[in-house]
Amino acid sequence: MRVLVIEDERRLAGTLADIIEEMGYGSAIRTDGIQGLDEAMTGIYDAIVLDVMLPGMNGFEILRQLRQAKIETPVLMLTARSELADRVEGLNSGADYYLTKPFEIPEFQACLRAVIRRQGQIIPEIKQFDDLSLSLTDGRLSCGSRSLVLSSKEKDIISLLFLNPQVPVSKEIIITKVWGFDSDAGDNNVEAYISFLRKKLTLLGSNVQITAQRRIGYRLEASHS
Amino acid sequence: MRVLVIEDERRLAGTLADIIEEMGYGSAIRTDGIQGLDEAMTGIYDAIVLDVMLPGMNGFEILRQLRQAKIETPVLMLTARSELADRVEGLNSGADYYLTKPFEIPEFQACLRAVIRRQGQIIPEIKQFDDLSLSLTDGRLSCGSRSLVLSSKEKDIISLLFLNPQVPVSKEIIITKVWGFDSDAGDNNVEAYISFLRKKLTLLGSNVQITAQRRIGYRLEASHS
DNA sequence: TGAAATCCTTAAATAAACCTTAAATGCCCG
DNA sequence: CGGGCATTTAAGGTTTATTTAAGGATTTCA
Repeated sequence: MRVLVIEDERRLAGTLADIIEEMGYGSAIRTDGIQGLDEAMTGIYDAIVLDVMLPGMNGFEILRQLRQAKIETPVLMLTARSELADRVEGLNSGADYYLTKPFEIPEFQACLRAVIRRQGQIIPEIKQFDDLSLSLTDGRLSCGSRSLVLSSKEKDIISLLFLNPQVPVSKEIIITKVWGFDSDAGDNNVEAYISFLRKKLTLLGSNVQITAQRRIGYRLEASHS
Repeated sequence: MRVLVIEDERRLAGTLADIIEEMGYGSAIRTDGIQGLDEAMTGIYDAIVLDVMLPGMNGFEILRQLRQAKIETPVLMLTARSELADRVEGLNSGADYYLTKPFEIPEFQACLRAVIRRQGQIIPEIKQFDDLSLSLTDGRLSCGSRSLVLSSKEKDIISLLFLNPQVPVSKEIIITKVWGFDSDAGDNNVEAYISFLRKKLTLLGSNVQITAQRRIGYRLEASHS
């Protein structure tokens, strides 16, 4: 899943790329209209974030040429101007969403998701903490280039810890959330899984470890910076 | 092309219906949440214009239930509130566009067009992954010069896997999408077909294999490289 | 300091999910 | 009707996840 950002303000472009990668997609940046169009024409992207005001060629023109070349990659347009005419022109020339600057990060994320979702593709949901990332859709735990697949219970448990990494989660909560309200799982079940998870964390060589707080619960901790 | 308007302010609903008909589409109106959901559930519409504040059931809830029932009709949400949290919630619960009242008619038209445009789009007839390609029209699976014909169920299943090559697809989803919502097909049916497909993949000598992720689902994987 | 409580780890046993194959059933078409 | 194909059902085998159990390590606190 790759997203192309065409935006000449480098700081904003970088921020957007970061957000995109955080969401679990790949990203590429072009800061110039002509180059942006070239890159977009490859058709290898799953979405394009496109600024209207650009050096070389403006966003509307890029969009028109793309659509004319039958490249149907979904496009999320950005603009500083909030004029009605702009919004209408953007949408009518083939954009999928129109977002006015300044916008908040969650809104950008939501729009991008909406635009990508229409492709029929499932959006991988990814949680991060320090050098670890967990993909909830396939239960894959990664650290740097290494990664491995968790069993379903392992995934359920560690995703509880990811939820609020600084706050310890009690065994009782883990049992009710993972095994269910009226299961007959005991504390030792949790302990066993925590042990499995710790083994996998060291296998990945991660900075993160699971620490126990007696009588309180477990939490994630990034070993001293 | 038929558009459903779910909006309790009758004057606005009427205006919207007029605009929609002017654009050359058919329209229907529901002014109540429950009835709106009922009507939307028929799945016969090509787009839905959905107000957030409704008697009976609010727009977010309607949207969630629709998506849960696998009704993928594009939805354009309307709201008087312009709160960020609302917009984000709307988009993340499956809306395709979010428009804040009051809006101008041309903008509404442009949004509706953008939302509908995707719908009529031709789904690519040929899907590819690594050295494999699948032709949906004749159900032919090819790898290099070799190729063979799949049965209709085999084709349905593998095309689901092609859609999201990186993400595992659960048996539950496979059953509802291939056998239908209320079929009595069981997990073993899926397993049997996966087995058939695997046999054909090795017959083709493909690089691609179908891997199972316990309790999660199946996905395509290009073996090494 | 020492006993109790809590936590950790590992191996083995059990249960669940998945795989494969063969045979049974249904369906279309000559 | 009967052959050929797609689909479903059934059964047993394989693999993997999960649970259980037992003993060791650590902390708490009297």
